[in-house]
Amino acid sequence: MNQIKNASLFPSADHDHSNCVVDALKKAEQYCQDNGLRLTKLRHRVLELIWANHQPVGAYELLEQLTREGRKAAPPTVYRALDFLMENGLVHRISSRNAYVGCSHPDHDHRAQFMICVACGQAAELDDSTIGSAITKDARHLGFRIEQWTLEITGICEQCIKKANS
Amino acid sequence: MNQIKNASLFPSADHDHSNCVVDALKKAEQYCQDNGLRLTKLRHRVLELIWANHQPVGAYELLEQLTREGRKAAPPTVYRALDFLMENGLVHRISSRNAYVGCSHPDHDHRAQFMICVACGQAAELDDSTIGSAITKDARHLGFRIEQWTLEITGICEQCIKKANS
DNA sequence: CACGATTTTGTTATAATATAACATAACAAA
DNA sequence: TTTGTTATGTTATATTATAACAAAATCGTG
Repeated sequence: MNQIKNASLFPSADHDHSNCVVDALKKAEQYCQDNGLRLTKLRHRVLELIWANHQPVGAYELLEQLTREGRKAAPPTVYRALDFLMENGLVHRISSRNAYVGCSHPDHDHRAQFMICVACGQAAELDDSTIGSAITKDARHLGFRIEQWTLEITGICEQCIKKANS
Repeated sequence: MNQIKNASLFPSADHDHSNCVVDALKKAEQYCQDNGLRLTKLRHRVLELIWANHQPVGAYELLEQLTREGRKAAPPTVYRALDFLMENGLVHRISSRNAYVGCSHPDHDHRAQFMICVACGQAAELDDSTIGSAITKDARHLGFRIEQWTLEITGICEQCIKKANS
């Protein structure tokens, strides 16, 4: 596993999560500014809500939070924000769970690889170039033109294994 | 890409598909017999319908077909059959499309890797051990205990690229 | 075969996830 | 400020999946 992004790999329960949030939002703002994208209040808030933790969050859960905050929101409100965020690499969809998780390196042209813990629900984003190049090679072999991919690995993370054994 | 299962790699439009079906059903019957599993009429028929082609099929599409055949069927009818088939490795779920596709080597303890053509809708199942071992290695590195994974690569297959260029 | 236990299927209802379609509002550029 | 464009509001509905309980089929055993 080369090039791993340690920041997003199963952060410990006691890590300073406000850092993650601030960081992600700052990067997103910068990225949008640089690319002439409109990170509106709504989109900004949705991104912030997604970054509330490292667990992929469902669209309707986001909707509920927006509503609780007094905003007029309906499913399209959320889905449109999610679409924007996904199109611009700020968020990933975890399709095995119908849920969405923040991406910490939007400008990096990567394809997603996730390990998802079924115990604590946290998702860690990998960036293993071995996997990437194996896939690319296979595709070339088959004459297949890749548009995108998702790799979702589910199981139990180290912390949860330890917790279970103690 | 070692160990590739050529049988299931984007079969050409003119391949003798009845072979695929007969083969898959025979294997499934054998597998169930050997393992004391009940491949009931319903399950058998659902599996057959899934094998009607190499495109992942949705649950409600299956339901519609069962209904058209005069069977009393409701969503649970289909989902239960699908659950059985998936539990026993006879079918894979393509979660990026909420659809289901037949597996041609149920007895082989593999993890799914698919290339899915957005043009023709066909799904090809790979078995690239490089990918598998890279994932396993990453997991070991992180102390992550893998339960299962899915890799879904979408793009355009060779035949569809050719078709588009002609 | 007859019995009870187990598994499978039928049935009704509803939950959870996502999009269509059109109206209004906010914004950007000239 | 007008005009075109993009974003959001709003209502309705489509799509995918499960819960809960009843009836039927199947299986092993006496």
